[in-house]
Amino acid sequence: MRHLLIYDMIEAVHRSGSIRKAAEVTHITASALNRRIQAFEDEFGSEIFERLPRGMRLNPAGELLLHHIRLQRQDLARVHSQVADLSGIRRGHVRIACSQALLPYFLPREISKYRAEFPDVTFTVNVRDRIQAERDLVNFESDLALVFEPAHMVDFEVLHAVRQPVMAMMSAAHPLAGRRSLRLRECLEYDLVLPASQFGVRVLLEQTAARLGQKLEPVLETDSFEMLQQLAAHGRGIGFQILVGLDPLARPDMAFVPISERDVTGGELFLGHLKGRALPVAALKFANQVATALAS
Amino acid sequence: MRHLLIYDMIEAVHRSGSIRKAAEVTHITASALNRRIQAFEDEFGSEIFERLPRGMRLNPAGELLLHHIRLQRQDLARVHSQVADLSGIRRGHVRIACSQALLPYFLPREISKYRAEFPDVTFTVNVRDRIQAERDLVNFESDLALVFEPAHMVDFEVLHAVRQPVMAMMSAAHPLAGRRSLRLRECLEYDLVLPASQFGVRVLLEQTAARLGQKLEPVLETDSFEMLQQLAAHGRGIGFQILVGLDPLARPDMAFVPISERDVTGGELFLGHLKGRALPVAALKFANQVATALAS
DNA sequence: AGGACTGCTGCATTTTTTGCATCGCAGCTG
DNA sequence: CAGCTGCGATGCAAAAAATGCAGCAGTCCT
Repeated sequence: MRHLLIYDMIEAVHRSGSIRKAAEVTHITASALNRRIQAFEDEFGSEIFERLPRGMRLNPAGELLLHHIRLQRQDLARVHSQVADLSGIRRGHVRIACSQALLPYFLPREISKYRAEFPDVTFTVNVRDRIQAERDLVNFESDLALVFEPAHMVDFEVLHAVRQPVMAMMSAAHPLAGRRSLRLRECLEYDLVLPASQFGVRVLLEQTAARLGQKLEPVLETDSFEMLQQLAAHGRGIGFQILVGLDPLARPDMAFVPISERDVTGGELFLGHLKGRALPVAALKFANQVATALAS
Repeated sequence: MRHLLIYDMIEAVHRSGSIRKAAEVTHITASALNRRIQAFEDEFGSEIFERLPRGMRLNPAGELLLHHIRLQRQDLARVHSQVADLSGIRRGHVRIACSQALLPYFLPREISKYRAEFPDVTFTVNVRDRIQAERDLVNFESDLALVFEPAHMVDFEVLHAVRQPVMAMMSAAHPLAGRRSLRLRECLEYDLVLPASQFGVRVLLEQTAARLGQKLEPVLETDSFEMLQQLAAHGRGIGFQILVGLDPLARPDMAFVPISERDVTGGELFLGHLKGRALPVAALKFANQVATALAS
């Protein structure tokens, strides 16, 4: 879109911090870029950059404009996707911010299923904790968020929510392996392998422990669920993960036992997008598919 | 905004129905305009107009694009107004679609009050029935709607709602003039002067009459409340209007008596805007002022 | 059949944008 | 304090893009 090039230039200057650096990215001379910025500010009616001795920085007006630019670009993408849909073609790109639990099994499965039907749709998946996921949405850097226990904020519109039991995971040889359900206090007698504190599961477990007047003292704390699972599988410890992040069939060497609902309350997985935003067709359809999958 | 000129051109062609006519409006040659449209379709990736022997018409893709254009333009206006606000200036333009009842007293008063504080804000007020008002919002032709009994639709976001009694109005010498409240059936014994059927008051009265097993047989039906009021003042008939459309002090020659709540149910005045739309600062502040005024 | 529309296009002209070289300014460095 | 570096701004000529003019082919209506 030639007529929107000026927006790219503004963003480039914003990101690069100076016209001269942005000029390289934009494949244009610094002087030409400079004059386009000036011309834009002229007709926009106010400056959008502060001129500092070391470069350019967006002023408050520029920040407002930047948000408009992103909104506008995203809406144009939606139009494009809808137009493509008119001709029966579905192409496009879906950007998802999601909790790590969705990565090993759930999301790959859903994406494959979707792409089997619409091979021209591409995906970006970013691991985000619940705070970051929502920030991504606000900055138009993701279309969808799929997070466990989002920090409920005003700009998040929930498309689907589903309760997720917290599962204890352990070696198949573990003393507790045969149980159908566990209380948290039973787990506390074994080594604990816990996700790092920014994860929803950890937050829930901490809350429960606090209610029991206990303190969780993990032998290992990690932000990698992969490591968590491996440690639980091969050591004598107990790890935790929500249901959707597990696939018992894939790990016959392990046992997965739900923590009693009486212990861990809350615990929902949320699918949503930015409030008031119209999603591109591809993202919308994918969201519907995910919602259906979550419901079953 | 020079870089958005192409959008103006597209809209001009859409409205004019042909390139040659649009060329006059755009102050450009038909050939130049033609080539700009073609260039745009080229980079947009698909045609947006159907070429008919008698001119151009938007195709479905064009309709989608047009909506984006309007959204985009409106959001840019919001940014502009917010930027102006940053410098302490409040300027801008507020477009209101409202029921006729608001015209004689309420809106002029509110607009004057607002402009006393912010003289650089201008207004457009369009009389619209409840259907048209909402269509205006969808087409981004109004920022706010203030209507009696809107035909509730999905795209309408209510900012404020307030119950409005239906008032019977009559000459001060009328037999019913001294009453504190009236039942509708009492009114039916006199000449009825009714607003036309697209108005909310009329709809409510018809519903009530139907419930009573009666039929309203007006001696006069008009879409002008001015005429309604004059007829009620000088004849022996009874007219109807909602409370906000009246000012007893301005008409000492008339009497205004509320119809009993038991007769006329519903009857709310709604202030709202298009769902999911971010209003310009001026419109937002004005909406707040109106909401406050309605609440008192 | 002819007139009045339509959108489209080749070519010369005008307007706009770009690149280059250069200026002045501010901060950093030794 | 001098010297260096990186910054944005600007004058001027060259390159690129947009425009206007004139004319084409097609459709519709009388």
